[in-house]
Amino acid sequence: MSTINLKRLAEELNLSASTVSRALRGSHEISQETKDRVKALAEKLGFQPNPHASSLRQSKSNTIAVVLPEIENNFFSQVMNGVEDVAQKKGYHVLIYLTHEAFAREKDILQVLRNGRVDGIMISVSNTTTSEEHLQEVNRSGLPLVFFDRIVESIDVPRVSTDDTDAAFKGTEHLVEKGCKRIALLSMSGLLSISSRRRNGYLNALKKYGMETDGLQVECGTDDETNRRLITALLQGPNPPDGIFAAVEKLAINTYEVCRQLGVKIPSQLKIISFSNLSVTALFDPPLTTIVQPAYEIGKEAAAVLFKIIQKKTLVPGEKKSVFPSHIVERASTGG
Amino acid sequence: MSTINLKRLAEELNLSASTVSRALRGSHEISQETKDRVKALAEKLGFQPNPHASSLRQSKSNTIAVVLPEIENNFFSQVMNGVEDVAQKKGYHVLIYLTHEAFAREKDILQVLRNGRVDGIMISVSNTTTSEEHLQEVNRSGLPLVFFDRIVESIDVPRVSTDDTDAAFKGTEHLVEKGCKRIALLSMSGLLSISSRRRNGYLNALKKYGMETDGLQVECGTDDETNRRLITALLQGPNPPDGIFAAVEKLAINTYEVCRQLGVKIPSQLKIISFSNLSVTALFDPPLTTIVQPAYEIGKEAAAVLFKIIQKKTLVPGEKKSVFPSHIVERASTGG
DNA sequence: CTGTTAGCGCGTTCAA
DNA sequence: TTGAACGCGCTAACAG
Repeated sequence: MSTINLKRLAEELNLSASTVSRALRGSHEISQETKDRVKALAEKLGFQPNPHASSLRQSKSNTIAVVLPEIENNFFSQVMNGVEDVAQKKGYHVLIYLTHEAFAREKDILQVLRNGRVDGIMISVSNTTTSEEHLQEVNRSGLPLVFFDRIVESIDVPRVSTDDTDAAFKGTEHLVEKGCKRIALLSMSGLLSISSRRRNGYLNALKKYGMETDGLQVECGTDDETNRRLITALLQGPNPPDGIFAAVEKLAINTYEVCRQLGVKIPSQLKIISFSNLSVTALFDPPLTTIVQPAYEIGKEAAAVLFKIIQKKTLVPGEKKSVFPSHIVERASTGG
Repeated sequence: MSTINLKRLAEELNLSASTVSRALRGSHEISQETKDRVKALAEKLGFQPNPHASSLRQSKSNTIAVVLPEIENNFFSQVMNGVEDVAQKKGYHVLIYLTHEAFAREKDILQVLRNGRVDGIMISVSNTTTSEEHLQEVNRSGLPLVFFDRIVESIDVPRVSTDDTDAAFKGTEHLVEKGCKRIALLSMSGLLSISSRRRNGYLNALKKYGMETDGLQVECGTDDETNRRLITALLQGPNPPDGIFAAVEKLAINTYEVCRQLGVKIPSQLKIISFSNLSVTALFDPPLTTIVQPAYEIGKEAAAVLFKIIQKKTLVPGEKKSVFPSHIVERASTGG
């Protein structure tokens, strides 16, 4: 850490610390000449005000926290990218916290953050989160909070998400249009609203086309081995599906693995569509049809909204609840 | 931010602030009874000491910075994962900064970090970094610094990397063993030591087997379109390669795209191996043989070394320069 | 074992 | 236009 501070800078210049402080912050009550002199020396010595002193004095950290389930997932890393871009432009710093989908960890993290370390929090909740008390407490404390992607419906906080119900509907419909008669849903177990929204989209579509769903909804978990067993059972059952709608990328991958093992041909025997932000799905065998979420934009928007709240600007209604459209990238896995 | 502080807590308990502070930090000079009483109330009120005041007083932020070229890359997100795990266990916070491979941004970030905001920095340098002055300055300032993956050889700072030369040698040799006679190298342009180490491994292997390299070394850049043109030219040239060694994942992907477009068959006409930490390369058409770096371990080790330096523990020689082995995952892209 | 005092470095009074 | 004094909240040195 640089041992140079305001006081030393002031001594060098034969000025008081307060004058130097004001000059550096561009105060209008300092003569241009002094400002120039101060800034020149500060630049020369590479002076940077001590952020802790500054934060303490101003009750403002210039830092935000991003709380994520995981980072080894293209969706979340794209979000981080968007967040970091906006933050860097605003001169903000970004703390990253990973919950690894563990409720206890999420609680701990939010607890620790309720002390002025950050000016605001962005969170995508873990899929094992069963209570919202920890989130309510943050909210009650007045610390700006924004949800993205995995939102908690019942908490009145700005949220940035995608049109999951609609996208799932269209994705399922896409399979119908491609001739599927029995479409299965692979989803992650848990209470996430995002899961139920995607399920609803799937159910709505099947209802519209009068198609069956019995025995076609499979709840998966975090363990690949277990998931592959479940999918194997589904495909080897008495009445197997001819189409699969995977609510998350991971499950499409498990499906590909199972199909390869069982010798099930995609798309002739089974068509697959999945939510995924992985661009290399284009190189899969066969290329995977995906529903792509605008992750980078979600990160940017969530950060932008958070900064607006931090700066106490009033949000327009669209910013309290912004919904970005996903889009389908059609590839061979749902081809003729 | 919680409006409750040490002083208020002390008043409630009829104790002095310093006693409360000591009690909360488990000082041995406080009676067990007082400790219990203090901790109970602190817990009840959800008291968290103000981190800025604490950091200011102790000249210690309990925060580290990770500076990365990008996060939308499995290697770096796995590293982040490792770092975050270690940091969370140590009670440290992690700031993330992305350079997007821009030298100017890297300089700015390091400049801003030289003021006590963090207790240490981990960095993987950008591929456009042409000077080391900004890194030397950090190092001279005494702020703990650790390089990972993309290291700067000439700066005497602990580093965590992989056996790139050796891995590239083995990767190239793998192509030779699979029958390739003309092996091309696709690498990223720039001054990164990691690039030259991988190139050296390639060259050593070809030398060992007395194979030609003329016209087979292609320097690529960040633009996919340009890279595909370069690769197309290589494959359509008078004397095309029958094997490709891609120094980074991105270039293997560009190669797959070009091969698909040109109708070049992998592996019969062209075999490919690439550095990559993307597990879904197993689902590529054909599955891609990869050289996998232990990214998570690199992140953990780099963080662990950084914490050791921060705590002024002396490093054993192996920690000043730790080298992790990569391993080849053989798949169909280099198959018979 | 506990309290008093002082100061980390800054930004903001209030005074000149 | 500038300076002196104060306090943000915490912890460490120094009493007792």
